Amino acid sequence: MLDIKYLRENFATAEKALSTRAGKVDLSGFQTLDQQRRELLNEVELLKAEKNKVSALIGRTKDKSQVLGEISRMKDVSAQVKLLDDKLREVADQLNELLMGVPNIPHEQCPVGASEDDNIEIRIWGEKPALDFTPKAHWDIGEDLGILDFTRASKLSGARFCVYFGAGARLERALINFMLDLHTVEHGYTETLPPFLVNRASMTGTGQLPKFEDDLFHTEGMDLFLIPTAEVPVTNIHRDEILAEKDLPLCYTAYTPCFRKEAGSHGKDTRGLIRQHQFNKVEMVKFTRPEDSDAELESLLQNAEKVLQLLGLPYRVVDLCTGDIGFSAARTFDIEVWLPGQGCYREISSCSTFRDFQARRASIRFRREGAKKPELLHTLNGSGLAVGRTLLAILENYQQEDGSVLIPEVLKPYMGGLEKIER
RNA sequence: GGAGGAGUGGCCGAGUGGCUUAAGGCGGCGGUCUUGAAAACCGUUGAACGAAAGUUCCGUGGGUUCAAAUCCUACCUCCUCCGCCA
Repeated sequence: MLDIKYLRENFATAEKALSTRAGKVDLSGFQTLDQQRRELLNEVELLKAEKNKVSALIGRTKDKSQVLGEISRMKDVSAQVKLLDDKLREVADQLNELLMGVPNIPHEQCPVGASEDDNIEIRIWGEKPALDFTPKAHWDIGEDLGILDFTRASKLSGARFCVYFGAGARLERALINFMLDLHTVEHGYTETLPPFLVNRASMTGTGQLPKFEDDLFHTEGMDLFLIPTAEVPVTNIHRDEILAEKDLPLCYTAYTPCFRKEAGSHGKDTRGLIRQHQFNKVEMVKFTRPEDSDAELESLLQNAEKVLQLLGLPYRVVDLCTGDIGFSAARTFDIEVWLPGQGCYREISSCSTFRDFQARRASIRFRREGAKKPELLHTLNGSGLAVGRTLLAILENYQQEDGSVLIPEVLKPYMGGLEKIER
């Protein structure tokens, strides 16, 4: 959510900044609603002050017969207060609904652009493997090795699911453990294991609701949602809290499965592990002081890149333009891994700063040393990494001509010393 | 699923209709004293909105009343017991 005061005082600037995003942002009605709300608030507060004062007087008067006139007058005032309160709530709800649907203002350094075509490639890492044979796509590699089974998964659940077998299943598990160990031991994150089902307030806090309910799996009878990313439960850990400055930055990592309806992507990436309804991800989440968030985004990105470097997977980093960043993000770097089987780079991590956008929605604050007033902190998160996509990247990058797949050095201890996966 | 009980400030805890402007304690902060510290004593110590006056917040939402932490109601959470169960 944007700061209502900022919006009030910098309406044109905000509107202009938001117009660089993809999709129309409708701010019409804000100024009217905001003014209505403030007028009603002022009016109703004056009445309440009157009511409180006279009621106290009535309370102090032993002989109520002396204040019968006041009592009946307060009856009217009370009715009036109720009426205005209802009206106020209606206006405030409308205003809130409008604000909840407004995306974050892009970071000043976020490149301006209309679509993903305007994203900026900022660095490339690693050598693409020189394969002297025609590389296979991971779904063929996986099925030929008997470690991935999309056919049986569709029997179990439908399209966009996968059953892993043997070394495939173990490789997924190995990746999760490797990533968690790296982030906790080397990068100083605290491991968390949050719920995979969350309530509406949590989904609203990080920005999935109210706008993107169609993308979420919802449970029947309980009003709970399956998490689309660990960002949701982990960020909401500190919802409605005031943290101490000395505890910042607070860095968490979490492994969770993620569940997405992929409502708008029919026909896209229908084969393989790229776009599944359920996938595993190791996520990193940070809570920082406002002045630290830019630097923390850099280190978050580096932490994610480190995973690919250690796995020896070539990648590039892309600075997303204003037309491509997500609803809650102010700035996002995507890491795209090279996939020889597809001959292209594909997103494997997304590292974003939300500044105070999520913190305001979720009311996550901190108090500076010696300060009286708490202030909003900044939240950031990034994949570290999407596990399924990492697995498929390994299959495609480490494939051999005979159909086997070598295990990256750092994973061998996690694979019981296994050197390669073969039929 | 059934039967009870409970939700009050950072924490503990009093308060069952009207100076509650939420007692008291702990913790925190400041001070006195001290070579320094401890102890003792004194003071101070929640959040949101507002330029201010002021308003709101005692799990959450409704309701009763001139007046609600307090009464009614629905819901949520936690605890105890029973049943079921990984």
